Order: sequence, then C-alpha cells, then structure tokens
Amino acid sequence: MNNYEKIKEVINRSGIIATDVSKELFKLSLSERENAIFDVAIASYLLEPSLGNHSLSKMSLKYLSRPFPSLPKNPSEDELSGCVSLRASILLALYPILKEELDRRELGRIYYNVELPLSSVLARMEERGVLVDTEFFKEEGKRLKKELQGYEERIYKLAGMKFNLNSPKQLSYILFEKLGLPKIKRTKTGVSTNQEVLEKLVPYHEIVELLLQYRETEKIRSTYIDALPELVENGRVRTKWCQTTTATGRLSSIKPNLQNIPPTVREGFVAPPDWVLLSSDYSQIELRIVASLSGDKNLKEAFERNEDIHTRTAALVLGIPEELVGKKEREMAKMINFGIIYGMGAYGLSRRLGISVEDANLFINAYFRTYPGVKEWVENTVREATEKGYTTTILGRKRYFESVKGADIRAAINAPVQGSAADMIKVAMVNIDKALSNKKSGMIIQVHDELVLEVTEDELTEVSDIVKREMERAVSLGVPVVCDIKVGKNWGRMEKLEKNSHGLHRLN
DNA sequence: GAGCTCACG
DNA sequence: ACGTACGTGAGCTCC
Ligand SMILES: [Mg+2]
Repeated sequence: MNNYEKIKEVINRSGIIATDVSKELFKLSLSERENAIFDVAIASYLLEPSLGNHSLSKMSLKYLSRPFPSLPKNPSEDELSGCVSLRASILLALYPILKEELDRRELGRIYYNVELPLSSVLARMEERGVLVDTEFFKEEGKRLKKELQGYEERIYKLAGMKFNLNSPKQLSYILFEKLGLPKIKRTKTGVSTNQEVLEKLVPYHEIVELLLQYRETEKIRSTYIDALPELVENGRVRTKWCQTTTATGRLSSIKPNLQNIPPTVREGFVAPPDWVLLSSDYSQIELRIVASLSGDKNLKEAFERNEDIHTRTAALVLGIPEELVGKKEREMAKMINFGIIYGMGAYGLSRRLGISVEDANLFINAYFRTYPGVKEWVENTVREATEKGYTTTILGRKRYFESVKGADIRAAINAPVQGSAADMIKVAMVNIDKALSNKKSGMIIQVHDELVLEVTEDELTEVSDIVKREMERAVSLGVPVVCDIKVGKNWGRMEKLEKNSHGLHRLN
C-alpha cells in the first residue's frame, strides 16, 4: 500500500475529523462515505454562524480553552511532528464537544442532511470549474479601455485639470470645491461621491453624467474584465465555495466571486462544444418563504393565483382592480414587498419612493392590513429573537443575536427569510447532485436563488426536468414554488426553455 | 489595513 | 429610537 491508499483505508475504516478541508478530502476521493467525515468548521459554523472565521485556533480557545500551536519557522523533524500531533489532538478533542452541542441545539439534522453532503457537492463544483471565453475578455477589455479614455478626456476638460478619477477624495475636491456643487451627503472622512449622490447632482453640471458612466464602465473593467482572466487555469476558473462564512446560511464565493457577475460579463462564461449552460432560478423565493413562514392567507393566495405578485399586492393594498395598477403602483408594491424582507421602516420606504414619511406610513399600514399575517410574523420574529436570543429557518438553522435593537432588528427579520431560502437551494443542490451522479452534466455555479449547470446536449431534456423538479420540491412550503429554466451557449445570452405540448423541451 | 465604492441576490 | 433595507466579495486609494 502506498501512503495515499493507507490514508484512504484509515479514513474509511475509522472516520476522520477535519476542518474546512472536507472538500479537499472529497476531491482526493479519500472519503468514500460522508459519515466517515466530521468537519469541525461546519459544525462550529452552525453553532455560531456570525463568527465569520472558524479557524482551529478560534475553536480551540473557545471550546477547549487551549491555544492552537503555531508551526515554528524551519522546524526540525521533532518540532514538526510534535506540533502536528498536538494539532491533531485538538481536532480530536473538539469532535465530541461540537457533536454534542449540535444535537443539544437541534442542529444535527441540518448538519448531517444538508451541510455535510453539500460540502462534497461543492467539492465537485470546484473541481469542474467554469469554462471561460478568454477571447471575450480580451476583446471586451480593449473596447472598455477605449470607452474609458473617451470619458477621461472629457471629464478632465470639464474639470479644468487632470486628477485621479478613481480617488473619491480627489473627485470630491473637484466636485465640491472647484466646481462648487452642493454637498449632498457626507462620509466618515469627507463628502460622499457615490452613485446616489451623483444622480442628484446630474442637473448641476454635465461632468456628473460622464462620471456616472465612467464609474460604471471602470467597475466592469477593473473588477471583472481585467481581473477574471488572471484566475483562469487550463481554460477554467475554480472559485472557492465558502460554506462557513455568512451569518444567514448562504454560500459565498471567492477567487473569483461568481455570485456578483453582471449580465454583460456573464457572456464570458461558456459551455464547451456539444455542451450548453442551463440556468434555473427560483421566482420570488424569499417572498414565497414569507408567505410560508407567516401563513398569511392573502399572500399565499396571491401566489396560488400565479399572477405577478407585485401587481396583485398593489391591487390589494390600494383596493383597486389589477387592470388599474400602473407602473408606479406596481413599483410601490414591489418596494414594500422587498422592504418587508429587509425589515424596512417608513423612513426607508419614503426615501426610496421619493414620498413623505407620512405617505410611506400610510402605505405600510395598508400593506399590513392586506397581509395581517405578515405583520404578526414580523412582530413574533423580533420578539422571539429577543426572548430566545436567536432566529430560526425552515430547517432549523439558527442565527444568534445578543440584543435585538437597532440594525439587529432588521437583521433578525431578514435572517429567517434569507436563511430559509438558503436551506432550500442547498437541499436542492444535494438532491440534484445525487440525481446527476451517473451523468456527464453537473452543477457549476450557485447564486443564492439560481443554479447554473454545464449540460451535454443529449442530456438536456432529462437534466432540465431533474433540476426543475428538485428545486421546486426541495422543501415543501405550502405555497407554490416556481423555477424558470433558461439555456444557452453562455451564461449571458440564454433563452427560456419551455415545455411544449408533447412534453418535449425546445428552445424558443 | 481602513474607507469608499459598487457588483450580485 | 433608529446613523434609519438584509446578505456578501473585491478593486482602488491613501495612510
Ligand atoms: Mg429569481
């Protein structure tokens, strides 16, 4: 037996306790069964998701009151083995403590049924990576560079001098001192020049419109077009899917972050010849979860009607027929629907709708009269968070709060919604991965309410059925759940996939 | 490394 | 009693 085989044999016979590296073990095929692994980082994450960092040194101090030994520089063989075995002993000691704590707080289920199996799914997503059209990035880079040079020249001319356009400090000097524009909002260190401020300054000076365009283009160029190709290896980027980072239960993604790619840049993520990309996204999942958690009759019924939820909301709130709901009314309802998910108050709504706080209050009151169950749910959630010190999702994931005041009130309202949506798509991912285990196709990206898969053309019909079914039935909400499926040769240009009368899929 | 800004859901 | 909409990651400037 070589070392690899020895290690594999031990792991699958005795089990292994690891941290943060369960994905690596799966990648190396070192683990043949999930229950051969206990990942202390994932356990610690479920126990304290707001911690952000579940390093062994933190866990060791917290649960064992023991420092985590650091490796000396240029260690001797003895020092090395001493340190490593000390570290291993810490892992070993953490295992029973974390396991018992998971059970005590009823987090064992979500650990064993969702998070642990998910870590192997994420491992496979990392291994597969995403194919990148480097030519697209090259050409787009050239085009944006030219476009930016045009903005720069005109901006310098209007400013009467050259300056560093990427420096908010210098820009603020130009706008508010040199050109004398009104100061709208301040930051900790000076005067804000953010997009919201610039939009208000547009009528004052023609430089502002150019600045907005420059900012938008420069963002795309610097963050995406220039940075992404640096991370391509053998034609693919392999993001790291972070499973123990967010306070709510969502995933995050780094190097590169594939969860904030703008539509224009999505074109650069492509399928190989004879493959397509398939994207399936939940429709209004967070609001459906609000309907489910609150049990509000009217909100549930609104979804059962399968009409546009914002239009329906506007009609109910304003007491008018849906045919009379115009753009403005729908926009207002959409704002409140979103606002609810974020725990927004009258002040926030008034600012976003450009109306008075009094009017915003009227709308919110009318909204809660329409959906009284939602109002009750919000109040109960905040009360529970205060009394128990945590909020809970549909699968029992918890987020802890020390005292629920200020911004924490809103976070406490949002956490069960955002977290339940995360629970749901995670379950879907585990089930889809299982259903695709004997296929060539596989998942490559998750963006909170969207899954992207790389699919061979011959598997398209079957895979799209699996994805849609597993996403919609991942967790039973008692409210209809709908996913829309799109297909294309790249992530940017996709067409809706519809079922025709023969049950066959076709591209429109 | 902090602060600002901004991309996504 | 609210610094007044939640959750992320990353590039850039400046100290
Ligand atoms: Mg969606």
